[in-house]
Amino acid sequence: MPATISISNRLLVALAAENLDPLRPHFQPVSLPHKQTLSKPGTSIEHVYFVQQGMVSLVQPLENGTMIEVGMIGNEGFVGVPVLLGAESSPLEAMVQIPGSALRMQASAFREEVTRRSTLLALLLRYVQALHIQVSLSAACNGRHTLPERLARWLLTARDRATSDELPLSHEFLSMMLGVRRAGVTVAVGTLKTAGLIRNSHGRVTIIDRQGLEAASCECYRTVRNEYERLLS
Amino acid sequence: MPATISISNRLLVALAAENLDPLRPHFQPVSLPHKQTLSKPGTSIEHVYFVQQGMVSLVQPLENGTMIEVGMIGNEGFVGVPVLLGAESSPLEAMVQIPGSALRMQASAFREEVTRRSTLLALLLRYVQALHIQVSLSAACNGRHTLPERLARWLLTARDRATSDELPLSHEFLSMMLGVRRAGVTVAVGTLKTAGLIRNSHGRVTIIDRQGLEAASCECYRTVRNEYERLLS
DNA sequence: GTCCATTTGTACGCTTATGTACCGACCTGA
DNA sequence: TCAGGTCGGTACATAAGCGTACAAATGGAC
Repeated sequence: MPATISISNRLLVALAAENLDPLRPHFQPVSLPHKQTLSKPGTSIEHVYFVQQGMVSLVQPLENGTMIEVGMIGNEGFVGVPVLLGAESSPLEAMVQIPGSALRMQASAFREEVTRRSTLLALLLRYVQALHIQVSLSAACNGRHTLPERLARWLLTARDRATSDELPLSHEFLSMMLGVRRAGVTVAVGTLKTAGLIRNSHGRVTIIDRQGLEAASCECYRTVRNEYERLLS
Repeated sequence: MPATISISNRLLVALAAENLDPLRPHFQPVSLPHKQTLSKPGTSIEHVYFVQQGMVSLVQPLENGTMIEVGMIGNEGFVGVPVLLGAESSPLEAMVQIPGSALRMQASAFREEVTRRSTLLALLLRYVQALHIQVSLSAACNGRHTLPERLARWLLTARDRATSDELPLSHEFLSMMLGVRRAGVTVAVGTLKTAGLIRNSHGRVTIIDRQGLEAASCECYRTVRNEYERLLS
């Protein structure tokens, strides 16, 4: 481990040195390979992850074997909200969608540090509020908006967390996130492609008109983004 | 105000006297009339409400003038999670669905008490986790389950909070909660009625076969209920 | 008892998305 | 260079839910 780890997680960046430095000894840099599961439904959560690069999806597995995404976490947040809130486990699964890296911390150490430092606690709780709004909007969005709108929203949200216009995603994976058929994604991708907003090849979607994509997306993208800005800046 | 207010909110009941008594002076008993709004999107939240009886819906208003429910709060919880998490406001609206009563507290006093008492904080955070799971499952449910399943889930969840098998609800209101057409609700109610699970007349739905309704509902009802039990008992 | 607003039942054509299936395109590694 | 797996495009019949409209039933106010 280097003497000082470079920090790109925005929660940690927001901390003054006096609040950040005591945490440093607990951090273990880890890479986040594609499709890795960071926490499994119903099992005890061992670590929290402050995402540095890449993107992690919160997904809900369903009894019929399908799954659907309910939230997204990038370098603006951390994986392990249940630990902060006092739960040992959660029915949700955290799965790496876009490969990257994170700073990992033992759940027990995390719990201890947080209860000791109220500034840290306050910051993390504001993040929980932002995530809560994101999940709430997902509920609304899944109920009321069309697939192309939701796809546009998803791509924009992912882009903000991936910090790249090129996203390594197959239609198959997108269909799991959006909770629809793979063939349905192909059609929706087709409409955005025809509109000149994105390009795609095998396992890769590229955003070429961010503005246009925002217009094609439902209001949910903007609402959630504004809420993150409001709460975490 | 009576010398001691009788407490039926389950969060407050779970507190030992030493943690509850300091809160008592802050409580103002209020009634929750049907359709009252407890907090409006985007406006500063003045009070938190520990629900004693009745049920409050968290709804997301959308740009097209419709709305959809993302969460439900009864005597197992409180209205005002954003205050606990450090936000002044939220895009969600809290609206009384089933009339009842609550203990109201100034947001500022609430914030102060909570930061001072870690037992109280820990309890309320576990509730936030349970609510978070409920909202997450709503997102999944809205994306993947059929209307009769979702209606059954909704009725069961409402029943648990109303503590009565007779719910004062019109199809119109149910359609707002479920984010579907009023006529769609009528059809879905019809299928549950034909199956002998519920009865309904003007502005009233009565559950007559709770077990059967649970079988007709999707897994989401059970998942969420189990999570509440796990976290709050 | 009568009136009237609210609530409920039902119908119609239409849109969105489903489930399944098949084939071609692309990419990697031997 | 070729083989084999993954990924993407398309098709077809079907189902779920929509938007709209209209009429019947209900029940509280007078």
